[in-house]
Amino acid sequence: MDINELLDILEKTYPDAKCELHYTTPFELLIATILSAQCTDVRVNKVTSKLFEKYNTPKDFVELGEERLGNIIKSCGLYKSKSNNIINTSKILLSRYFGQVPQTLEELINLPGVGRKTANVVLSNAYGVDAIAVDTHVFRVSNRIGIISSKNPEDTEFKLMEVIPKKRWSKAHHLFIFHGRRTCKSQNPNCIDCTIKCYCKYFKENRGNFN
DNA sequence: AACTCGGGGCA
DNA sequence: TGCCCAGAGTT
Repeated sequence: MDINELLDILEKTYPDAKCELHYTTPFELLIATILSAQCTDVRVNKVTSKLFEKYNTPKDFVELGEERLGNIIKSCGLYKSKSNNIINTSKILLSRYFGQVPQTLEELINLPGVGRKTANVVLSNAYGVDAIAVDTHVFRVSNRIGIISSKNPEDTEFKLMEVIPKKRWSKAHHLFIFHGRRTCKSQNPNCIDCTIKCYCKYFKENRGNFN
């Protein structure tokens, strides 16, 4: 399979594929990405557009405090633990990083509430680092196409970096997410209208079910 | 690798 | 009600 050909087709299919989280600084992207876990980006944007009107820095968030932050973001799921993590992360950014968001994967994933996925989103979108963030969509789409056969998101990340040219890592992440949300859905994927089905192992194996 | 956590929205 | 959503942390 030619991965570049596949990505070319996805770029034509989803010309607007990009990060849809609302932010203007690395710190804001970090907060928005932490909030986006198990929560739709539409709902996250609703919360952050209000939140970032008044609060933009780690200092602002520490002063805001866990309790009030929890109230503000309660319209987005998981607010208790997320609020706690966001305040603790803000404190660490203040005490260890002069209020800045670090630019290495290792430093980022040591922040509370930040895993590989969130760290890679921040690195690739805010700092222009070549990285692939593996979320549920990227994981599912990669498995269905047949690029990977692992159950481990970290293995998936390394395999994708091996197969996809470095310059396209970040773009591939967004293309797979758009494809996963709009077409290659976890339930009832729309294989008939899929523009890359000729490359897809899942489609080949289930071809009989689509006629 | 396999849980658990967590809340709003929609069927 | 039951299931899903641009995961992380713990066991």
